[in-house]
Amino acid sequence: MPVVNLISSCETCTRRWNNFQHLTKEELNLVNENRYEATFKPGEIILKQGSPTSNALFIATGMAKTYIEGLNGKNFIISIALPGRLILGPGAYVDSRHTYTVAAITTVQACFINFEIFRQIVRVNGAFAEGLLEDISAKSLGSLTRMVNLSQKKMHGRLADALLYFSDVVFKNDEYEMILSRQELGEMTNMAKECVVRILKELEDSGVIYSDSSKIKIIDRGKLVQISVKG
Amino acid sequence: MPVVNLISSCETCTRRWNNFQHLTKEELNLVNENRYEATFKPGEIILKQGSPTSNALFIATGMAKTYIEGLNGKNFIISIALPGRLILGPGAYVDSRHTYTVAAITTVQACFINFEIFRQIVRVNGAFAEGLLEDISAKSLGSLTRMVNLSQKKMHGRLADALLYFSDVVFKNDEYEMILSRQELGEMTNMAKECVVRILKELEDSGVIYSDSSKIKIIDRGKLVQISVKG
DNA sequence: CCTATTAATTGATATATATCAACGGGAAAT
DNA sequence: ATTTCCCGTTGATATATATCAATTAATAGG
Repeated sequence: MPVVNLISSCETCTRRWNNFQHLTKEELNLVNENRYEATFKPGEIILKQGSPTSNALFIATGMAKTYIEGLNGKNFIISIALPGRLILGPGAYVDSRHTYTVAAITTVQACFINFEIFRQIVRVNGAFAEGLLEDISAKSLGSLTRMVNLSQKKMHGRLADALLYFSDVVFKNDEYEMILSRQELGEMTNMAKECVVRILKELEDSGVIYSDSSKIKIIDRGKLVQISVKG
Repeated sequence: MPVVNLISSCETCTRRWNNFQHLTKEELNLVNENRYEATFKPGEIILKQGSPTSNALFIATGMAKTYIEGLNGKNFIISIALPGRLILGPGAYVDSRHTYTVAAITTVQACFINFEIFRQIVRVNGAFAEGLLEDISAKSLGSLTRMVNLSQKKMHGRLADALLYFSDVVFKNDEYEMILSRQELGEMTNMAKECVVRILKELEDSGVIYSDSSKIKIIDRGKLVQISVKG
């Protein structure tokens, strides 16, 4: 069976990375000729931590989780990978290895772009390089902020941060389907799954959110933000 | 009193950033003409978190600590700033603000380089841009690794990590002066200062290190690494 | 050199958080 | 329809770690 590309070309792609706007027509063509698509079912691994960074990844449709496989088989969820965002760990420019694993949560249409081509364009196109620097810097800043938050906030604050992340970044809505299990929510906030359950319940009992197993609704955003900020 | 530059020029500077090797003679001259030096006494702030990133910083001699001023006045020490390394937080390419504060620990001879000039050279010199990408990526990878370690290791492992950092990165020696106070060591490992004291003592009692207030000597490196890895 | 502060240390206690064990429900497989 | 298994949930308990209070050691200013 031939591989069918669902996206006809980068030029017309509506979900392409913003930074591609800095490419010349020739460069964009080069990218387009060195990409391939693949579809992943929920749970399937798209990129594996430690494997060579042969490609940069973009998601055309669907959602994935990115996570570091840490000590004693414990995972640490970094982020939810979304359409339009570059998914490329810092290892690409350090040890040429993927820094984290990316696994599909929903069905995912993925677009892989040859990293050597990508890197070559970075070398010759200053504006594109600067866009990449901005992207990597934003992620790095996010890691630092997150590290401080994880260290200095107590469980309530950390969980509030996660709930706000889903609302503000992932779904851009105060009401959403919680696509992570309680276990995974714990892997994101450094909490045991039982604690996630208990604190979600507390937040519901105090009228801050509505929560059933799969749905979250932020009822009192002000209070949730306050819990997030106060730690 | 005229400002006296202790370093006559970037071209002959023995402690300059490796990545400057990718600059042309003209670019290096441009950098040299847009830098200035200053001397800081122990405790003085060299760069303040939140202030505009008008300059990239290098340290010619001495050591500084870089830290984020977090919640409730609690600091989080990111790293020890050393000669020859670029000191530029990710905020430079995100919100044009310094991400962390840098404060002198010893007397520090600092070299500031105009960030706009720096940025302009990044745009036109691909090899230099790639060097910067590698530098920022290495720091980002370090943050991610550290975040996982802080989250998943217990106090013994975290403190072992810090002791090995000083030995492997800062002093490149198994014996060194501990330039941070117990309080600061806690700000680096996310521990209360009392716990730092207790665990240092435990490590000494079990023959892993020698420690007096100001000196640390790693006696059984194998065991210390094991404590670090086991968490 | 002496005094005022700050840092290090110690023991006792409080708190946050993880772990354990048990149970119920729903989804998927047979 | 029935079984299996994983997830969510709950309560009880264990553990790691922070905080508090008090004392001693070290350091800097006068």
